[in-house]
Amino acid sequence: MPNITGKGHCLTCPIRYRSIFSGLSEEILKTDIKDFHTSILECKSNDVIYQQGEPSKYAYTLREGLIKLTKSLPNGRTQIVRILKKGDLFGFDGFADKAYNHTAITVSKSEICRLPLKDLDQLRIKNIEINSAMMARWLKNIREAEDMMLELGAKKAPEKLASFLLKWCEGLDEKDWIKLELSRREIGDFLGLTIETVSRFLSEWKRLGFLEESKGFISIVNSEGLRKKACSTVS
Amino acid sequence: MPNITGKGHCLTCPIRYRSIFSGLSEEILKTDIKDFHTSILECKSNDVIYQQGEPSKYAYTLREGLIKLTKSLPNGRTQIVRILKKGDLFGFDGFADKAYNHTAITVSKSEICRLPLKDLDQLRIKNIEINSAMMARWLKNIREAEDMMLELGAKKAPEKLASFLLKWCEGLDEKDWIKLELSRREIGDFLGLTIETVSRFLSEWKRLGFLEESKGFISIVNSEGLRKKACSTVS
DNA sequence: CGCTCGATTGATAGCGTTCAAATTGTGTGG
DNA sequence: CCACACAATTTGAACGCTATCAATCGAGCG
Repeated sequence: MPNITGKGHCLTCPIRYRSIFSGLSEEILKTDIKDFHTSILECKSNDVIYQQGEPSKYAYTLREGLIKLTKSLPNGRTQIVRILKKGDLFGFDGFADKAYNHTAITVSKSEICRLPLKDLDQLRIKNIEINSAMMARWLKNIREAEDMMLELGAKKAPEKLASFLLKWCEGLDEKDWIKLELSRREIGDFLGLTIETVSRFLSEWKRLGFLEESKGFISIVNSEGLRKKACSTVS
Repeated sequence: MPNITGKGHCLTCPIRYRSIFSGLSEEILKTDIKDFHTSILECKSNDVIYQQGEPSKYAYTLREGLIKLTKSLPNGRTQIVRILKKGDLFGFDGFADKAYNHTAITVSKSEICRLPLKDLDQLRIKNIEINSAMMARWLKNIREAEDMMLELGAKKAPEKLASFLLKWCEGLDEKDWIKLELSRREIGDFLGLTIETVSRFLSEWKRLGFLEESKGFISIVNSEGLRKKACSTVS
C-alpha cells in the first residue's frame, strides 16, 4: 500500500526539470499549479499504484524509484509493457475517458507524485507548453512501444536479452557497474521469456566474459560481443 | 509509387467524420484549414508512403484502403507494428522532431490525405479541439500497442492467431463474411509467427469447422470455439 | 541454524521453425 | 476461354529452440 506523505510542491520538486512541468516558468508554477490537489506517495517495493480496469482519475509522475506497467492473461501469464524511470508520466488513460489499460506496480522503493487528471486537463487546455510536453511524451511512448513490438515479435531469446542489457546500460562506459533492478522473472515478463531462459543466457555470457554480476549490479565487459548477439542497430 | 491526384477538401472529405477534423465546425474548416497544403495520394497495393529513418515532414490520414506500419531487423525479419484502417492518422513522429520510426506500406489499393506537419502543428496550437482529437488518438495508439505487446510476449501461436481473427471480425455476426486483406506472411509478420504456422492453424480450424474461407474472404462459424483458443477476455 | 525465496543447472518434451515438395490460386497473353 | 507462368498457400518431415519439470544451490533473514 502506498503511503500519502504530503502535498508536494512543483517549485521544490526534485525532478521538476525532468517532468512535464520543466518548460514552465516559475510564475506559472506559482499561479496555475498552486491549486493542484497533488499528493506524494511513498511506496515500498511491489506496491500496486493502480490496477487495469480501474477508473482513471489520476496521472502520476515518478520522482524516485522504478515502476513496471503490466498486463496479464486470464491464465496468469504476465507481460511488462513499460518500465518507468525517474521523471516519467503515467496513468493518463483517463484523458481519453478510459479505465487504466494496465496495472502499475513499483519495482523498488519509490516516490510518486499524484495529480488529479481533472486539474491536469484544465492546465493542458489553457497552457500550450504543458500540452506540448505531454504530447512529446506520448509520441515517445508510441515510438518505444513500436520498438518493443519489434523486440517481442521478431527477435529470438538471446537477441532480446542482449538488446535489453545494452539498453539498460546505455550511456555507461564498459566496466561501469549499474544496478539491475529487475529479477529474472521480471526480465522474462518484459521480454516474453521464462526465468530459466533468462538465467541460462546470463550464465553463459558471464562464463564467456561478456558480463559480470555481483550483488544485484551488472557490468558489461564486452559490449561488442553482446552487440553481435543482439541482432539490432542499437549503438 | 503513390500518385498525387489533387489537393483534397475537408468539407467534402468522405471520411471527415472519422478524421481528427470531425469535431470542427464548418466555419473553422472554411477558415483555418483553407490554406493547408494537403494532397491526395492514390496508391496501389504495396506502395511505400514513407520509410523508417526519413525526416518526418507530413502526417497522413487514410481515406480508403489498408496500410501496415512495419519495422525490420538488419537480417530482414519484419514486424508489423500497426494496421491502419479508414480514418486513421499516421506519420506524426515529426511532432516530436523525430524521423519516422517505422515504414508505412499500403496493403491494398488506398487513398491517403497528406498534411504538412507544419500546418497541422499550427492548427494544433490554436485549436484545442484538434489538439484533443489528436491526443485521444495517440492515447488509443498507446493502449493498442500495450495490448499488442501482451499478444506478442505472452501468447502462444494459436492464441495469437485466434484473437487476431476474432478482432478482425469484431462486430460481425457469425456467418457474416469479411475480406481478410492480409496474406499469410502479413498475418505472420503481425503476430510474430511464420507463414507455415499461420497456415497450419487456419487449415486445422477450417477442418474443425470453426472457420470458412473463400476467395480471400473469411467467416467465423464457431466463435465460441475460437474464443477458447484465444486465451483472452476479448468478447 | 534452518527457513524461504530467487537463481542456477540438468534433463526432457513439445512447439514452432525450417527446409522441401506439392498444390492451389492468380494474372497474363494468346 | 484456355494455357501458361508465377506467386501464395498448404502439407510433410525433421530439427532446434525454448518451455517445462525437477533438483540443487545460495543468499538473506528471523
